[in-house]
Amino acid sequence: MLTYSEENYLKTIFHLSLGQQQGISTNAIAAKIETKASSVTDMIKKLNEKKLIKYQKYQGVTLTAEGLLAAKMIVRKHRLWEVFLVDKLGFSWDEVHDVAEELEHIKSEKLINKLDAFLEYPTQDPHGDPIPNAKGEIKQVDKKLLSEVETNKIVICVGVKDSSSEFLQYLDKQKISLGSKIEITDIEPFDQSYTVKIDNHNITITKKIASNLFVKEQ
Amino acid sequence: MLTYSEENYLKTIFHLSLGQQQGISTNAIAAKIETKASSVTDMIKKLNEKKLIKYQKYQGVTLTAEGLLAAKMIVRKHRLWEVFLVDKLGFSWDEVHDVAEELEHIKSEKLINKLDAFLEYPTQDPHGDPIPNAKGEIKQVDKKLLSEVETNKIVICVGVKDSSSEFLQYLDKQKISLGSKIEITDIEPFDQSYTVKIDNHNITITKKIASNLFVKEQ
DNA sequence: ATTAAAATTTAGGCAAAGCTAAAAATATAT
DNA sequence: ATATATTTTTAGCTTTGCCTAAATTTTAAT
Ligand SMILES: [Mn+2]
Ligand SMILES: [Mn+2]
Ligand SMILES: [Mn+2]
Ligand SMILES: [Mn+2]
Repeated sequence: MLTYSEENYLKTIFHLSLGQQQGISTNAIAAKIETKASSVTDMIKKLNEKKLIKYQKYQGVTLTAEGLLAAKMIVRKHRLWEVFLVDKLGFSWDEVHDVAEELEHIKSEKLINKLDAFLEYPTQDPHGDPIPNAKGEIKQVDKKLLSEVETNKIVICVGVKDSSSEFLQYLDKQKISLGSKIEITDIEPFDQSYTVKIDNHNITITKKIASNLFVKEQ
Repeated sequence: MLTYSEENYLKTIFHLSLGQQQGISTNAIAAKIETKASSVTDMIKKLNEKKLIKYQKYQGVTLTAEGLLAAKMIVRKHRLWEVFLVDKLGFSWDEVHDVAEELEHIKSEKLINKLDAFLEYPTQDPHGDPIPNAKGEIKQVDKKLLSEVETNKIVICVGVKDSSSEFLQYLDKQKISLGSKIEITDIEPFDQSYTVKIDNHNITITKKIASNLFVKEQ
């Protein structure tokens, strides 16, 4: 049985491992989890002992098959709870993360599978992130950043890279949501600002915004 | 902010205090929480320090107003989650307690109030226990034990005193549920066994069963 | 009123998970 | 290649919540 803290470490290593070849560094984990490197070393030893990660002193860590599955199950729970909070309880997408951080640690496979059914097996969470199924399989949809899309091409917003409430609230204010139709009409060479058409209104956004919106081509 | 453990102690003291004048003893708490008396003494000191309970060495403890409200909020969460599990996720009434023991510690007032609304403000949990409202008010319905009812009086089952899964599964087997119409047709003097009519079938139950069913007179 | 039993508290310790400060290993720059 | 900087680990300490064993207080029995 994993502790609350062990689960958070596994989840963090999982997130840091996405699109990453090498092992994850002690400092990277410490930064993400907002703790000290020495605390990370302690926990790393414990997870290694439990064969959830592979660890060689000074070489960083990688998840074992068992650790990977455990991490995916936590992510699955986190994202399913986020869907529940938004779809059933009427939370907005910028309010759900912190509560889901707690709910993801509730230990009941039956609960999470019944919740999954109740929500009708969603494949994405409110931020467009994929929800692993009960076996841990993740259906990857191909998406790219808006900043990588050429001008005058109509794309659909399907996710956010940064899901901080600050960014999400900015998107609300600009009436950008998952499903919005987006077209870059112009990029200003001087400051790299983007003029974009969102559904039916035109606005200007910075490159930073464009680099945090996932879109798919139709 | 209360810890998981502090919350469990407050809840336990609350349950033990129902229909009780004196302070709650260290041993009573230890038994309920399945821990050692010395551990209880430790925690009691901490809760006393935080002014959640009143404590005099060797004299037992009582909840302060603040402690009482905190305890009621935990009970509220526990019971609302039980309703959710049964009504929305399709759990049976004997499966929900352990999961609710975890869910009751999720810290979000917004969550619990939205859940309350989603469930349409239930006043009883799946075991017939009252659910405190957001202010901590508990609507007491008057009920008595089946063992205290006279023969040939038709009553309605409204709750269970013992809500262990063993007892609940026994009730399922006997087709006794909340809302069942019950009439004691006879009590055997020799072994105090009860012949009862449940809705439309007649069965025999022991006095122990009759002493664990709450009923209301119509 | 003593004495025995039961309940409660104290003393001392342990494991988990964190911390700071110092030592050791690795990476980088000259 | 060597010196410096950065990263990582180790050592030792803290808090929380639990434990056992011993001491103390209260209660019950003679
Ligand atoms: Mn989240
Ligand atoms: Mn999310
Ligand atoms: Mn319960
Ligand atoms: Mn209940």
